[in-house]
Amino acid sequence: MVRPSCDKLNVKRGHWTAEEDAKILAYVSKHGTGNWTAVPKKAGLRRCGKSCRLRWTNYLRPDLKHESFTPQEEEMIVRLHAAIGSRWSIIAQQLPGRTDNDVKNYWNTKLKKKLSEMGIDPVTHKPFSQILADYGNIGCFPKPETRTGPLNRDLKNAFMSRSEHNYPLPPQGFFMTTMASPPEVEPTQDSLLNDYENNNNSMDLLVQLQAIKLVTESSNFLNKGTGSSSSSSSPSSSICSTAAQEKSLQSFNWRDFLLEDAFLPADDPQKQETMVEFSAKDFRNQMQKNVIPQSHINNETTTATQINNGVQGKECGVVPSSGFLASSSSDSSFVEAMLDLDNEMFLEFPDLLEEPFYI
DNA sequence: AAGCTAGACAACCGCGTTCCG
DNA sequence: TCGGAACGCGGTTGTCTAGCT
Repeated sequence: MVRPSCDKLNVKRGHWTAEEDAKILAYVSKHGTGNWTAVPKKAGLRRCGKSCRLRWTNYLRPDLKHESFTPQEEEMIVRLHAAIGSRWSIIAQQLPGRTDNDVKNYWNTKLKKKLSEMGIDPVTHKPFSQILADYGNIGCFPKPETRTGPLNRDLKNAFMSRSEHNYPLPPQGFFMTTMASPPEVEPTQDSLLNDYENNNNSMDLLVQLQAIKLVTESSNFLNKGTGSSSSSSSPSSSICSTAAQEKSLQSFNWRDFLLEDAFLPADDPQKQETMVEFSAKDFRNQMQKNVIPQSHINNETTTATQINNGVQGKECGVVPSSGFLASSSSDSSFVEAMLDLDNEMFLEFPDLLEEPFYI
């Protein structure tokens, strides 16, 4: 649609002055927000209405925080980005006082860089070494027509059941149960989103968003004709799992911040079924891990030491399923703690140090 | 002191979606 | 149902500032 852009309306651009801010604040306090196109005229500003709205939503809103991000917020951003990607507005909704622009900028300037320094691809949340390994396995894909389909069907069944029951969170055994009784109607992204509107629960939202992501990425992957339930390297990380990843679920592990990507055995149907069972459990666990309870966020006593203990398996069953608890009382940020864990990882898997990777 | 560079973040742009007459 | 206006979102660009040479 063609509409007059701001640059054709002889409007002022660039940074806002205190005087302009005062005009916006005065206008909003008197009339409230809404109909931003009328705001410049009514407030006596030579600005585009869109620009006024942005200034208000990103800077002037009274509920905004202007201090730097806390380790807990960093953790939340990383987890949510791993779960749903760059849906900044959704991520920002989980961080009171932060805007999507704040989160996006913080990700682009700080977190992305830090993850890269840790050897983790900020896009896929996988170690660079694994990406390269996956790259080498691409040639192993079977032909698309060999796909039997249970993986995708089971995933959809799980989504459907969640939608029917409107669970705040997938209950224990949820995915296993739903796989036993496949529904007849497949859910769509729309139905999932509509469901969210009826039950505005952030946990629920994340479950659904991950489901959407998984469905989207699975279908994209399959549509490209390169995927197979038996050996695909699907980006829908949580679908597939390995025994090692199952083990890692028992306590915090640096891997919690990676999107796992496993290869199902291509030649053994029995193994495939087993792997699909793992995938369902893994998916449920991933949901629980990727959504951080408020009590977790408020925890201000846990330190990086505890995290390390978790990695070493000393805290199995004690560390919450959501895993990492960053300290807000020390200077060490979440990412710094992750760097420590990264070092531990290399101690645990010295082979990784011997594998050069190129970016 | 001047010039350069990188980091941080505010602001803009274009496009998709929603609303409404 | 349709079309235009408004809104929302994610990606990108612009600007400012601190640090370095």
